[in-house]
Amino acid sequence: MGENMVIEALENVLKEALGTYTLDTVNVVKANRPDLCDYQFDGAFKLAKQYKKSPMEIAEEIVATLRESSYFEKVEAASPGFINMTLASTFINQILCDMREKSKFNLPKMEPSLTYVIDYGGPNIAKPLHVGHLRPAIVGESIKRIVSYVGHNVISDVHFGDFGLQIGEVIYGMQEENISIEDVTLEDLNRLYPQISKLCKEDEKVKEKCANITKELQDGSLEYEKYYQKIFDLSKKDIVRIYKYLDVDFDLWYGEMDARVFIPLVEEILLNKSLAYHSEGALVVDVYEDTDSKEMPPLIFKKSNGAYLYGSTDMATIYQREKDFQPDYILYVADTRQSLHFKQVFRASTKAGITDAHLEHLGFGTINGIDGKPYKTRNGQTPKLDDLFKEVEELFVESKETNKDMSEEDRRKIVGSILKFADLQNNREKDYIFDGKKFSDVVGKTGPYILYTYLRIKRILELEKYKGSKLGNCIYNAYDRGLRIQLLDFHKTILSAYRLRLPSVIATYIYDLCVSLNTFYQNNHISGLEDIEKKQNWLFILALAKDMLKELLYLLGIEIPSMM
RNA sequence: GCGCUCGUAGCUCAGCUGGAUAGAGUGUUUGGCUACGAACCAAAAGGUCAGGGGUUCGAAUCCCUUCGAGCGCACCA
Repeated sequence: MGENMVIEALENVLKEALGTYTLDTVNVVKANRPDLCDYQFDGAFKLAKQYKKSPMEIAEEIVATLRESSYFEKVEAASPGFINMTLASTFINQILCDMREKSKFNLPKMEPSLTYVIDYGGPNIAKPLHVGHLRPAIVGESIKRIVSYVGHNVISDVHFGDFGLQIGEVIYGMQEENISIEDVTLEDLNRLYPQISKLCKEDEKVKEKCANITKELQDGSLEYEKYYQKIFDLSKKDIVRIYKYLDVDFDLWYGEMDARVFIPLVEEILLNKSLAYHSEGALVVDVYEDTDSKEMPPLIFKKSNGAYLYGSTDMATIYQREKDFQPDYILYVADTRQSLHFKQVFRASTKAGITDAHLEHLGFGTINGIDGKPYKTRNGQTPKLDDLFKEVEELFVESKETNKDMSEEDRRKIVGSILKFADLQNNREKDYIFDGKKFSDVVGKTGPYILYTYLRIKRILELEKYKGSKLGNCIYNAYDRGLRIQLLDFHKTILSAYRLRLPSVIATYIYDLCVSLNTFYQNNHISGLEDIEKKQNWLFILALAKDMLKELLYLLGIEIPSMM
């Protein structure tokens, strides 16, 4: 069999079976009535219109041909025109064998291999990581792993927010309070930023001072550069530590400042191509297109005081990435609220011709409190990630007597699994309610459930000292069959998660797979089996499932503890 | 005002390009450990998919409309 995937194989055999009928796309899907069959094909409805026959009649004709295929145990036409396919055991087992033998479970290779730059929507160095940074880190890390897994070359960049007004505000605060560069601490930074930021909104003069400091820093003031460097070092150290806790890593730890030198180059291109012009004292780029149904404000490239902005560094960064990597895609994992900004930057960059990469903004929703408003603690602060980790860990330790004996490392991994699985099972683009309870659950659809399932399967294989075997042609009961059918969905899941850039697709699959595994586990007892062949076959399936689960967890960025 | 996103079980959410009887978790009620880990499994109950109209053989999904929520719209990021 030439196909890697079930769906592909079924679609090919269906294309054959269509005979004289033609259909632009032959689409086989997993049955939504598992009580009736494994896979279904609904093309007869479309053909009915085209050929002016009843769907049932057409379905019957196709089914007649399909019956010749060895893939099926049963194929039938069901009123009013569905084609229901039940796979033959030999076919299922053949695919499972291929999955076990080939690398990446025989996932089709993505051709050609492309270069992706992934930007996780970097943290602002003027403030500590808070719960708002959890999503881009978790989602970005997972997307990075998925894109890489299907065979692309991926470069990830943390892209610190270190260039804008926030730095000027912190420096202003340090000066006002006479805090020296030598003595400044992380706590000072964490306090100063919100404090001065608030002040700026109340007092125009303070805002102007901060803006001027920012401008001078951008222009290369050596004095402010020293401040900047200290602020950057302090923050980076802390940010790295927290990402490490989450097992989130980057190839590049660049910031906006690293793109600074390219801003004049981009500006020159914009001016040479007459794309930028002065408006109300600022240098702006029109990004309006005729097809726009709404007003599209221009991108502001340079402020009237001469300072540059988010959009300028973003364009400069695109320039830099083009120069360094010639990417085919640049993905930005950032809040959906920035969608207008990215649209402006993407259009301006394309017009300027500084890149020919596909630019995608992968938006994610806001984390809200139970009241539906952006999450805050009682005293009005956004909770820090450190505190969240600590809280979740305490709740986990309390949830079971023996948990306090676990190693620090295992506890960290489990806390990570709780946070990541809770986040990744949601659709990335939607806002979601941050409920403390949600992040303390260890039963039900949670990270610990997945890990528990994995560890229990692993334990059987260890106890049985399973070293590998051939897979026979039998499927022994419904629980067994359910599990095998579930395993077949691996490829479709990965490719769909990749195409949609949605880790939630994988999270859903992992959960379904674990449910199948637990059902199997609960109903089929292996250790006492006298039928050696049956035992070996089941161990084969469990070993395949275990390895697959491990790979899938990796794609979500979830680490596996030694025990729990 | 203009635009974007959304409204699915008491609560938190899945539901990919339209398909058959709407899916989980949690909560509620109940059954299962002298067998590989009960952080598990099994069962019951719970819905006018915000309301209305339309397209279609078929709509939670596509179109229109009303109501409701969130967000964004020139020198913050």
